[in-house]
Amino acid sequence: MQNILNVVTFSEENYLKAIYHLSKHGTVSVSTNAIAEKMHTKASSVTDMVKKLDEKELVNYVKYQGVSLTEKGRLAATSVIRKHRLWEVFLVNKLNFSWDEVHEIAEQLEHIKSEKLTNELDAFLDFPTHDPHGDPIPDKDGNFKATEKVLLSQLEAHQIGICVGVNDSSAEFLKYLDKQNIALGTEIKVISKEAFDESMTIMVNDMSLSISKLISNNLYVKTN
Amino acid sequence: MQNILNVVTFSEENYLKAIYHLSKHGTVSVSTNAIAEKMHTKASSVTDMVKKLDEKELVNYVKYQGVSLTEKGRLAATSVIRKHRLWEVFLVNKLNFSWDEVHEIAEQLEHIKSEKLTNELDAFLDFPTHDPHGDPIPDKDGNFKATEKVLLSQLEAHQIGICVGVNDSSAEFLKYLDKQNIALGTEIKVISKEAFDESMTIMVNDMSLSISKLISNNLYVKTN
DNA sequence: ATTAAAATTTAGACTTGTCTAAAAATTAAT
DNA sequence: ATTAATTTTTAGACAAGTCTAAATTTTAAT
Repeated sequence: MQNILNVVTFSEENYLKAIYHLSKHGTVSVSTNAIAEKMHTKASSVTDMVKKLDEKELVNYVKYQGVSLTEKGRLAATSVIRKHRLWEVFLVNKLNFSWDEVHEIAEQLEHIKSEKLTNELDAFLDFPTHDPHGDPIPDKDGNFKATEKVLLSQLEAHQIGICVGVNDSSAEFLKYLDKQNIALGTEIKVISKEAFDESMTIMVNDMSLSISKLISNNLYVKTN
Repeated sequence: MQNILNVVTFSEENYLKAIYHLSKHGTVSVSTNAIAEKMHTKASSVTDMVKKLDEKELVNYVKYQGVSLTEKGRLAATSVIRKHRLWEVFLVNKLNFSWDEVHEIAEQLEHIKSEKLTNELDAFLDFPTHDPHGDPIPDKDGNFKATEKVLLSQLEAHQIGICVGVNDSSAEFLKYLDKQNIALGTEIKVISKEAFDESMTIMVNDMSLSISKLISNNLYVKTN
């Protein structure tokens, strides 16, 4: 019944989103297991769903060879991501949410179907280019300009970076950053790197701070 | 799995809402057929769902006798209605939607689960008491002050009323009202009533207008 | 007080999305 | 190049929500 109108279900949208993220913009092929792990489901469920998405021409699926998004699927995926990130901006900028509280709610809001709503929201928020975690917001055609960001862990001693995003956007990590006064736009100077455990000492807001590889690997910075 | 956390599904919420509306605030008992008609489903589907709601203690169901909401069910229903109406206000006041465009989208948004979101939205909108169609917005406990509104059809010749709500909020009816320049707050004076077909002539914005019983029966006014 | 009509429930089926366990295909290792 | 390990798919089952058709109960009418 829904298929007649070519409606994409919540579940289908979630699969498309996962495939998009795993295939780094939907180009390369993704394995069944990778999708299952990302979505916390079983590989057999993925196989079932992927067959359905293939029939709807949202993905190209070859048995045992993995899936990739079609153009139609890529657009459906970026539409969901666009909505997710716009709603996150709304929650933080208009409703006093902090960046660690918005993900779960945006997971629900991203499935609301109304093009007009999405576009009016976009305008209401003044056409933001990035969400509260520094991730870029796709336009209506699913395009966005890639930023030249690198992981903090890739900087060498004495280099300076501006925090522009996070890799891990779990509430735990975000709260840790809040505690250390690290936010988007914060300047971070690498003082030294320890070869032994790959930890590094950084300077943030005139405070010296020692961080593990796990931390530096989840923080994106822009150098210039 | 969902039931362990006592989660109410979209479908269950829609049934609770329908029962609430049919039983005029959830007190009186509602028939299976009435629910089926309201929800455009079959009576057998209603029976199935109503059994489930009874097990979850959201309604009291007696075979062949109809259902009524429990306090828990009434609260779940008014919570959904509260969210529906707050989102309608958001769409009209902040995103430039007109009152005939908001219902379908609010039908989706009303199921978003986050108490904080609802309350922050409420504050962001400056604690509105009525939605764009003049319907009252319940507070967190599901209460709202009843307004002393009457149907326009109940006014007599020479009486004056202020439009405070609509009974039918279909896009067609709302667009008709727009065309006649009738909005919430508009003053309407009854010039004459026709006994034959119960049509009436009214004065709106210094314009005389003849309206059928169907129209006057779907417009609420406040007299004072 | 029966009987006819209407409303309601039951029984069985279907779809969507998921799962487990077994089978098949692919990849890696010797 | 076989064998072993891993990945993927198939087969069959289940829960949620819906439907049709048949059975049951209630209500209304004589």
